[in-house]
Amino acid sequence: MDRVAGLALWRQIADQIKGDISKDILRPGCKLPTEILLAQQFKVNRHTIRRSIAELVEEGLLKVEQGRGTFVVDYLVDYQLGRRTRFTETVLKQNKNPIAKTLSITTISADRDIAGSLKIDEKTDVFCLETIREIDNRPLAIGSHYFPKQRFPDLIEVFKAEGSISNMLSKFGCGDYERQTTKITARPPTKREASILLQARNRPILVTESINIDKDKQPIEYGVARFSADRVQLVVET
Amino acid sequence: MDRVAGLALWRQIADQIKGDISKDILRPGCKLPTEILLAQQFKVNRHTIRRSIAELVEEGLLKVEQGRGTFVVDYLVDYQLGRRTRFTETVLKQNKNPIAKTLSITTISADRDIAGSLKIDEKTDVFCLETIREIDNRPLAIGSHYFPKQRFPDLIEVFKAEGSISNMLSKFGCGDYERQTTKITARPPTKREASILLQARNRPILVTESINIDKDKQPIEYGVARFSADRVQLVVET
DNA sequence: ACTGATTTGTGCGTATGTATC
DNA sequence: TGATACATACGCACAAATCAG
Repeated sequence: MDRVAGLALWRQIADQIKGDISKDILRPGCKLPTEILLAQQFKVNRHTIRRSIAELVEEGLLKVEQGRGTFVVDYLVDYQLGRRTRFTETVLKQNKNPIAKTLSITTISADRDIAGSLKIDEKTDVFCLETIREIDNRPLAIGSHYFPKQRFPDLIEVFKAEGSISNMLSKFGCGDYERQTTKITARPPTKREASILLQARNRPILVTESINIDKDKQPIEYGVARFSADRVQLVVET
Repeated sequence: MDRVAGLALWRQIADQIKGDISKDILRPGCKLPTEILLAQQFKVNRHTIRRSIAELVEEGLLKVEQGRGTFVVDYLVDYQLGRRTRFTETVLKQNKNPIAKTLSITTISADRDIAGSLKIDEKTDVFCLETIREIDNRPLAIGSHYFPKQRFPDLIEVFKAEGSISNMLSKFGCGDYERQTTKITARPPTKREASILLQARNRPILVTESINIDKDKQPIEYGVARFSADRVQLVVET
């Protein structure tokens, strides 16, 4: 740090932290060292560090949580909930790069929740598609998508050929499916969920249960999505 | 317990627990004794207790959390989010008894969030109304409601006279206010929030930020509500 | 980050009553 | 009557998750 130039110390420090963030040395969501540690590293008083942090908070690059620490702000994605809810479209509009990975495709027997949502009999077969949705290479959500086997008997092949749920449903003539309802709750993540989402066990996840219907109002998909609550904000426009 | 009749032991035990729940001896949200304790009390094997609990979980009366315990399912209120979002109406429809208590009424200077949402200048005065919403005498949510002072100069008097936000807004000629947007996130509660909502620190809260507009599309209220995530489910019908 | 105590989850083996063929 | 299958109940041991310190 240069203690003579016309540039305030705190501003130089702020610029350096800002540089570390843009150079990805400090990644979104990372915890900064404590103010006391930073003060030692930069050989300045803690108040000087606090002035730098205050500046970057004001700029929206850092966030401070009393008793926990100072963090690089994580990607906050607005996830729009509406009739036409499409992950990829929503994310692209925010100039971010969405990716959906497939974890598994299985056939299971419908439990009460699934059967009730899809309006089929309990214990009939449904396909379960597990996906991970990522934005700029950071996991955002885990999705479980249930489809009635009776209606989509060759779903697995079509999905593998098409590569995405939207495209697959188009092939089945349901390109114009709509979101009927979304139920939203929050809870702590399981160990598996936390490890997939790369998040702490004590940070909550947002859970949405949704039903998608075709143009004849028939339910074609029941989906449960588990979002990292620190990285997403659900938005309802009414 | 009668060990001779044609009725299985586990079923008799399940019925007794069910009775305790309906007689309010076991209240919603309460933790049951551990399986081992119940086994001792009923003088049966732990497996027998487990069979009873499994039955009541199936019936939706209990929920089990590994490592934590078995609980009487708590009130799960569906909170509908739409153009006309009104707490009292929503709750009455579900045959429950809503109460709104006022914690405080203060005047503060608008920060960036508040000013941006209400489309007023930063640092102009706003009224802040803090409320607690209860259902059947259990706290459900803490609300912070911000109103521009310029538009509602005598808000405090009118609110005290009317007793509710809806009625107050009616007096101001805004009875037909509508919900424009709702943003939903989740996070752990602060100590204060946990104590007001009577919930554990490690259970998350749902946070909604909403903007209400009058018939001329002017924002008249910016509200932040913090719901106990274990007791509410937000529902979006599209 | 680790520890020990608590609590539920799971699997094994055994025994007995009850219904059916 | 006997054979078989199934539901019920008990005992023990360990795995996995939670929680407080």
